[in-house]
Amino acid sequence: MSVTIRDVAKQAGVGLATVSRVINNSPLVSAATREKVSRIIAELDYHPNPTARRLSLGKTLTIAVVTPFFTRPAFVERLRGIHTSLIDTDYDLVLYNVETTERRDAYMRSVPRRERVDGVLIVSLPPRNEDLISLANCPVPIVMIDANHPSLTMLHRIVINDVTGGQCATEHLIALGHQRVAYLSDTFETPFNFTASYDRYRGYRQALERAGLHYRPEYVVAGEHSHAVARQMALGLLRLPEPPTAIFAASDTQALGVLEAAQVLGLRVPEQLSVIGYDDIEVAEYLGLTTMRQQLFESGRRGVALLMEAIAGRHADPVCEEMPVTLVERRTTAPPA
Amino acid sequence: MSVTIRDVAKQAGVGLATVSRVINNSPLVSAATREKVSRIIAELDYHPNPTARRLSLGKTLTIAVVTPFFTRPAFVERLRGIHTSLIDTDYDLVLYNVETTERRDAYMRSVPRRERVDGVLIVSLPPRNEDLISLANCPVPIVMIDANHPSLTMLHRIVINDVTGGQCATEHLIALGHQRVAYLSDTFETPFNFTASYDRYRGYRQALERAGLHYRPEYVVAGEHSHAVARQMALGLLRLPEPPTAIFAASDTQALGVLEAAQVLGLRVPEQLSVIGYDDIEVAEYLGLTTMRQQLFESGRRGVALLMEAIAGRHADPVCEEMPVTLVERRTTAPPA
DNA sequence: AATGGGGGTGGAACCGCTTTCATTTTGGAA
DNA sequence: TTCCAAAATGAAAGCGGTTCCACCCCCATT
Repeated sequence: MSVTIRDVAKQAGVGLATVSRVINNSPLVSAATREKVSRIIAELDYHPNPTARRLSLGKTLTIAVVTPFFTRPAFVERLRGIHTSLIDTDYDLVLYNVETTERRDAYMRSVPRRERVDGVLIVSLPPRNEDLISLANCPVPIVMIDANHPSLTMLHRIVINDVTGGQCATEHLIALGHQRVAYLSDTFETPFNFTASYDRYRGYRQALERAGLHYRPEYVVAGEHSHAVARQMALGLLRLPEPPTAIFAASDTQALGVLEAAQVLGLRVPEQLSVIGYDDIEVAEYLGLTTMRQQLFESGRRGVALLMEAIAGRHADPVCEEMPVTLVERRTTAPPA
Repeated sequence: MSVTIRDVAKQAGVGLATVSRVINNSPLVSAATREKVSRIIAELDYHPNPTARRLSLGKTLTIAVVTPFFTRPAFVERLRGIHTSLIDTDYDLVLYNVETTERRDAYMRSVPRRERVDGVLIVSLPPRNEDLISLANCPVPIVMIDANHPSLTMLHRIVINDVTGGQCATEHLIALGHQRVAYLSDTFETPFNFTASYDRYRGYRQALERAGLHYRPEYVVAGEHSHAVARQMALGLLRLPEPPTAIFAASDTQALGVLEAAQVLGLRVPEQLSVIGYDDIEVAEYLGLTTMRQQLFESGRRGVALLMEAIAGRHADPVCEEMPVTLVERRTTAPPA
């Protein structure tokens, strides 16, 4: 059908091995031969068949990315980082979207197989404990990105320190002079075992403690991840006998709900209420929302770098890299009235 | 290294061919043999090597998706549709992100090759004219999703009729009683030759014409795709001696800019100004923005379906399928004061 | 009882590449 | 000029599947 290495060899009057050497830049070819073969390759518009190459090499030259797409910018940014790092390599990027726990479990078992891929990136998806052992013993290297979990120490991972992030956000508010700081997030228990909200909560607690501020249980609310629910929860907080003067929302989406609540109650932001979010999504800039920014793109890049190292056989022991989180100050936080 | 078909054959005391037949559900195996082989397969935890399979079959069992991710929800939705349709097939989804014209041109040449993939989905990316001919003559089936271009008639494609969409949006405003309707969009000329904005503009013109409304050039503005620029342009429109009573923004992002401009000028929406967007992105619902919704997820599904048909050899001639666009009425449009 | 046909089966070729290994060629030293 | 090590080369053996084809066996037909 299409032109093969045999055609090139015949046409150039050399053996298969020589053509293969030319393709793979082996030094064991004389300049003259190389030149001749290269010419024929160009003439015939020959492209080596990657499938045959993979089979012969015993490698798949393929990296799998397992992640819940969601409809969040964070996913795209991480994926961009991953893709960009893979451009200049031989590796293909094959994608596995997870939207149910069933699919997650199916992929956790079927994707990381020697015959399928050379490496796996699992993004924003903590595995079940049942899968942990098999993942840790898996012959193909695995790197987890953004899946911090106490029991993940046997896996390579790029973590985002949400505890520190939550602490930073809270400290920013405290530094502005706020004494009554509330925390609003999505539920701590989710089907996918996301720990971000809980970690940020822990950071919040730590910041309070360090500042010597009293922890008030009534200042911590959690509910479904949507601006509508966030608004209701924020209304609840702001109608307390002694309402908070600042609210730390565990995501920008929820911060939007808080802003909406403030508007409903006629509270001016930031004069009467400070609001800080988390993620730095696109509209955050538009709305002037102060927030915590993660290095999403960079986390993808680092993940690929680590995975490549693992594939190359470096790292006998699991490596854990931490990505920094930075405060982006905009117009929704200010000292209390 | 890992267990192969040969191991299974030996263990089961049958020939390779028989094991292969069992794997591929060939009817040419007796029930007894099938049962025995299946048991051994399970026992040895055998998984056929996809690479070897591909080489032998002469298929890559791989679909390429070439698309600019951007950081837009629209991308993720289309991709979700594509991925979902591929789950129950043998096909892998490999991803090619395009962020520069150089990459686009490189991918247009290197990706659609027999030895690489069985089919290609090109999403939201009109090819250059130079590439058109080679794409049309390409031995591997190609389906364009959301890349409407007059000269694309020789390629399979799923189109979103932006002319109709633009017309609908405009007609909605006219039906409400607006006589002075403006159109605000991103620039018609882009490095990637996107035609959406221009098509929507044409729809806008058509709607005006049908309603017998006078076209005013000063009511049409275009600039970079961002809410900030959109706000400036909207301010310009609203400060005209005879300002429009309704603005059709070519994207929700830009509609946000319009809303901001209205706020700056103290105009109440929708009482004093109607605004309609396009895309129905996530915040649109949050802000109650009236907008045009595309069937993004479904466009991905249809693209895969069409591609599979093309791979199967149906469709001697290029097929063009049109996806509907629907009006989502929310709280930013109303009859003029 | 001989014949024909069809279902079941296994051997072997093949997919297109890489790589080992044996062989030939080359270049420089003796 | 001879000789040897090093460089260059090609044949062939995989990689792990699929499938063609020849073969065997069994049963129904004549």
